[in-house]
Amino acid sequence: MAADQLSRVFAALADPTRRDMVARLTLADATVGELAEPYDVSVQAVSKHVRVLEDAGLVTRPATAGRPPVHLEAEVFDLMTKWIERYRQQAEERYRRLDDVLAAMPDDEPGAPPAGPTGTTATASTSPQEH
Amino acid sequence: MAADQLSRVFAALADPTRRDMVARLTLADATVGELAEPYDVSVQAVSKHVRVLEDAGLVTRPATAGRPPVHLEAEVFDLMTKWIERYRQQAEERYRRLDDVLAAMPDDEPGAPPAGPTGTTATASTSPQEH
DNA sequence: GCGTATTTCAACCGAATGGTTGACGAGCCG
DNA sequence: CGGCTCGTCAACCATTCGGTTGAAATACGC
Repeated sequence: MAADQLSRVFAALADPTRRDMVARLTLADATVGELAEPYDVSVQAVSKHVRVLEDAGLVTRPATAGRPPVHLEAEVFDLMTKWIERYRQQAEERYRRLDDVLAAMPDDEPGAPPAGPTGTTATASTSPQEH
Repeated sequence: MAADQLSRVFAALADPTRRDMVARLTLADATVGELAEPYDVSVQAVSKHVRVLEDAGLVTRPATAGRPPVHLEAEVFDLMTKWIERYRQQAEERYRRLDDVLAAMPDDEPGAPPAGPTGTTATASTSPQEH
């Protein structure tokens, strides 16, 4: 699990139980025991889930004095939102362009002109480099 | 992998390679071969990745006539965006309320008043029910 | 129709997940 | 101090995941 944080965040939220925990944590901090209550799994399992959320940076444990409560860190959501928005916009932009192309193309081009013959399609920017 | 779509989408994007593929697909449709090019893994592995993206509904394969190109379905992004936004707003709302509480609380409360004695904290709405 | 390129199917492998049970450490209360 | 509750650590188990190789399909050019 040496993945980048974005991967960890997505992975953490890929589990319905974990997603539900996050949902509940938006309402209030909670102890591990409280978090475990609704699910019929062992407390240890929940502890592991919390650990996963923590590794993803979605959650912190102030651990100040008494019962260390689990606390949501909402900022991390922005990581995902940024990624998603970026590519969604790019996709929409592309569809717009594609519409233009289709509009500019009267009607001809018999059967299969899409994607061009070879090596024209993608492969464009060789390094879409994540970040 | 009988998980709900939201889980599948998150899981699909938890892999950097898959995320990169999605990023490239926002630029143009591509064949499996084209998609495979930049990575030094077998084409079969990429085929599997595409399958995962497809199961998540992030991608379709028109498969009409010629080379079946892989096509991005951007609408699915909304699924995630909705989930994220919903809980982010809830979290922000909560912080706002919490600030109010802190503001209303002069200074007293000696050492450890947080989380209340018992069963007061979370457990509130018993069913945060996902969707 | 044949050959070739592209893609998928199938079996297998190592590592990671999500879960279990059992034991141990840390804080409270009486 | 003794006990209780809470949480984590540890070992173990079944399943899934991402990758490999090899073989079969599928679709195109000629």
